[in-house]
Amino acid sequence: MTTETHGPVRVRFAPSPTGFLHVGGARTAIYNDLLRQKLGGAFILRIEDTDKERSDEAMTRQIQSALAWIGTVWDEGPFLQSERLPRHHERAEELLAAGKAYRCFCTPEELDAQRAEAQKKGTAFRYPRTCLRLSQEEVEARLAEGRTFAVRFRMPDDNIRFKDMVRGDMDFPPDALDDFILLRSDGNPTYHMSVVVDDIDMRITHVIRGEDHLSNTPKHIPLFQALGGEVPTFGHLPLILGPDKKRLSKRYGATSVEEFRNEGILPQALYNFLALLGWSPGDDREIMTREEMIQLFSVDRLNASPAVFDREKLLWMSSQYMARHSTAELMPHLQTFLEQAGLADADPDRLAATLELHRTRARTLKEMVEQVLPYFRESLEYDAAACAKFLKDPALPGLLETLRDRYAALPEFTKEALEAGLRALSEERGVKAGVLIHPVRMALSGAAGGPPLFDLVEVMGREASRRHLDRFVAYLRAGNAATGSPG
RNA sequence: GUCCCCAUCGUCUAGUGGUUAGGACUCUGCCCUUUCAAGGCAGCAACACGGGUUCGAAUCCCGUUGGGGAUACCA
Repeated sequence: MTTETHGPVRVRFAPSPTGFLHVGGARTAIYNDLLRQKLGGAFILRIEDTDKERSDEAMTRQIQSALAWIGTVWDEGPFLQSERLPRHHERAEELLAAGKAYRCFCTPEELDAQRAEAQKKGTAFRYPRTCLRLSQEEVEARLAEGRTFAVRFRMPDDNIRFKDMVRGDMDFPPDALDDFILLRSDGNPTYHMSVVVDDIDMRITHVIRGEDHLSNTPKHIPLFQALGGEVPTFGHLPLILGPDKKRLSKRYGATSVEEFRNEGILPQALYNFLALLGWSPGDDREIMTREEMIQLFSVDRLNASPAVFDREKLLWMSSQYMARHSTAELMPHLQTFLEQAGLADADPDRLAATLELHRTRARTLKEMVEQVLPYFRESLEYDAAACAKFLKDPALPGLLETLRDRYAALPEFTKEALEAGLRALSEERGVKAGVLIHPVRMALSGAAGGPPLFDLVEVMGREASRRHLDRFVAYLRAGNAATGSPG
């Protein structure tokens, strides 16, 4: 918005390990990454795993791997928030001793009833500070009875104001906030307590997080102050929406970084795409390397309005990235797809050559491998609809046999020689080159479209080409017989 | 319900009082071409609505509508 930001900064990304890394989270991590790289400082990765029932160690590893895969770089961590619980507890005790927090003996049942009441009256529920008014003696008496208590933060009575990096001036009146809980009655710190203590201890200067935290910020700011910490600069990112303008959900396909990885999206493409979902460099540039984005990045250009996730555009961007990288560069990313397709042991040169032919014809790595698979098959399925026109020409099988024989006899099996051979034959027989070209493509690939024919034949090789032409001629003849075309 | 946020082509966006409202994805057409892609060119398509402020509003203010978020002893 209008926030001047200059480095160095200490930023953090703090996911809770309750599932795969969501693209929304990935985008948050990307903006933190860009800001850190732009201004210097440190990016801290912190895993907020204090909700043990929902947290999973495997997910923690998964999130790290997803972050590393898209290309974000963190300098410190991962720190596990669960390991810092004693520290959070200790700081809460300090607040209690200093009178900045107080014990609350109200039971959840009582509070629920009060909440329901407020709901019925159509007003916002705010903790009525029942226990703040307890005298020292009353507190002692309850403690003596052995009653359990939660610890609540004593919120200040003034408006909470701050300048959000993406939304500008924010102002929350005191009646919108209440004395939230710091320590649960089982003694465990709540999320609010943990984040603020961690952000202070980790000397965080800038917090970029999702909009779902916007209403937490006016709680966190006074807590930072009460704990004697520097209040970081906040920026709240709008959520990523699905085509239905609701929060992006599984309903419309992949939502996690992991899934896009499995679909064969190049990590650089996903990084680029996500970075552009809520930020733009200000000019018309779209395809940018991380380095370029770091150069161009500015929190001032972060958008405040939510963006719809457009799968088509991601696919387009993915294809752009494949077109701009050599097959050799793509190879490491292709590995798992090659294994899945059973091509892990294929001849490397031949594999590279076929992949090269399809690099600009596929939108994902997975598609690229699928397109290349027929080159390694003994026999092919022919696209029957596209074959229909070849079946009608009784001269074609003979022509293809002649071509097959000439190709087999070629001294040099190069695309130049192959093209010369085919064109010579077409001229001799007085047919257009296309009459031969299309059936040959079908014979070798099973498809009506694809790479330039002579590249295709060369890569296919002498032996395989011969075999495929044989099979296709047989297929055509069988087809003619089947349709019972009269002599 | 209450509080908060958001609003330019279908989608991502540029635009910060005066523009023929620009670019990208998608779609359509043409060129290139042995096909499919890629690439090039062209086209379709937007300031949610209503009031102000102003000589002049996509841009500033107020409403309405629509969408989203938050309303926990979850994170």
